[in-house]
Amino acid sequence: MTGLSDVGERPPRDRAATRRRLLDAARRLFAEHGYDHVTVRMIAAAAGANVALINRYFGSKSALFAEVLAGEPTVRAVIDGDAAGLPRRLAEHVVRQIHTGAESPVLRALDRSVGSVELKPLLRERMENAMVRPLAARLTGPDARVRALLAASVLMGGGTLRRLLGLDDLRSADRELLTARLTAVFEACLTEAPSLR
Amino acid sequence: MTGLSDVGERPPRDRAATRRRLLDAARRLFAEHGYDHVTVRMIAAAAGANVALINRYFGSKSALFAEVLAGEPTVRAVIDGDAAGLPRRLAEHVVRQIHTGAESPVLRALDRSVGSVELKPLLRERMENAMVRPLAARLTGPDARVRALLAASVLMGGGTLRRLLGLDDLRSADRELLTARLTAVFEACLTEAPSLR
DNA sequence: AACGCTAGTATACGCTTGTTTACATGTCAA
DNA sequence: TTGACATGTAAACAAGCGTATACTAGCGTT
Repeated sequence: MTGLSDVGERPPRDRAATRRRLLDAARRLFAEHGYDHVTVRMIAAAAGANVALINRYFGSKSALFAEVLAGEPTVRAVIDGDAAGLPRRLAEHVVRQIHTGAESPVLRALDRSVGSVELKPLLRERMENAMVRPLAARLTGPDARVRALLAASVLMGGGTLRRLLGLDDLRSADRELLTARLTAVFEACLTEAPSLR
Repeated sequence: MTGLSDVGERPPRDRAATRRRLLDAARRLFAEHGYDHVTVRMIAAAAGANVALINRYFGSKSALFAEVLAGEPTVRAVIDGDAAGLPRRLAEHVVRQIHTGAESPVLRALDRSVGSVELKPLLRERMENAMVRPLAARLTGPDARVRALLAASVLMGGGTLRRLLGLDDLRSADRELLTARLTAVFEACLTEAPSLR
């Protein structure tokens, strides 16, 4: 057992490459299982590297997680753009994730790692800066932050539930209908003046 | 150090009472920190009981969690009732939780415990039986299950995000307006035929 | 008063965790 | 070729985990 498992030919003794492999393995594993259920030994094995190198190259497990987090794309691209099409874009984003299974690893890691005390400030800051604040910035009218929080809730909640129950049901649903429904949901979240009832 | 911490006078050698204290402590701790971050020693300390009693009375940590789960009230009371008022009732339910802070421990435990492999079937079954299925049963028309899943997502997502970001923003929001907005959200989730756009 | 049963205790077991240490090995300049 | 340094390895570390075991102490029955 040399420690190689996933990886084929690789140039020996390449610091940068090894670091990258560790980072990639960490990203994948954190996304799938969450922070707590991934051990440094799992990461090392998946990267075909030695456990000690994680601490050598990243300092600690949580520092590695932080670097994974920092490297992940945000939903900024979806949020930016004309405010009118925002609900529709958010809906399409969710539907796309459902169908491709390419849900953002950072989101998947997020809701599986909320319990960790050491990670909470990190995750909090990330959610705030990458989702809530930019979303609120695009909204006019009162309660912009509340509405942004609502929309962010929907974005988060889908992940948790989908992973718990499986996404087969949602996948098999009519795609255009689902997008329309989600658009309505996000509109209800974000609209300036909901009709009181 | 006698092991008492939280608990005042208690009748000595009372099996039923000790069991109940352990169950209560477990419910509170699981709800606050999630399954993984609660140790049996924490539970025992909070209950003013000995660690070994957990295994004696419940068999194992996960069996204790299962019993906590089984004892928790579900959202059935909110779901049951006339179908027309369902979105409004769900919205009021969420707003009530925000304002009282009395969010269901089971929900709080849920999204903090999704990562645990041993718990997944348990949680999955719970979500399915206590939320998705009864919700879908109240809906008419096609895609009932998809719509129920959507509503359940919103219910789940709020918890995760709220805990991550704090609920002060939502608390300070106008209560009636928030309810109206959430009603619209749930209507968008549950309505039979969303307008295509 | 002595027994037996049971609630409760103290402690140890085996294992896993993140991290650190001591060492081996490959690479390159001198 | 040799020495220095960077890279990777194996093993050990201390701490924490869930669980099991051997024990003590209280209570009711006889």
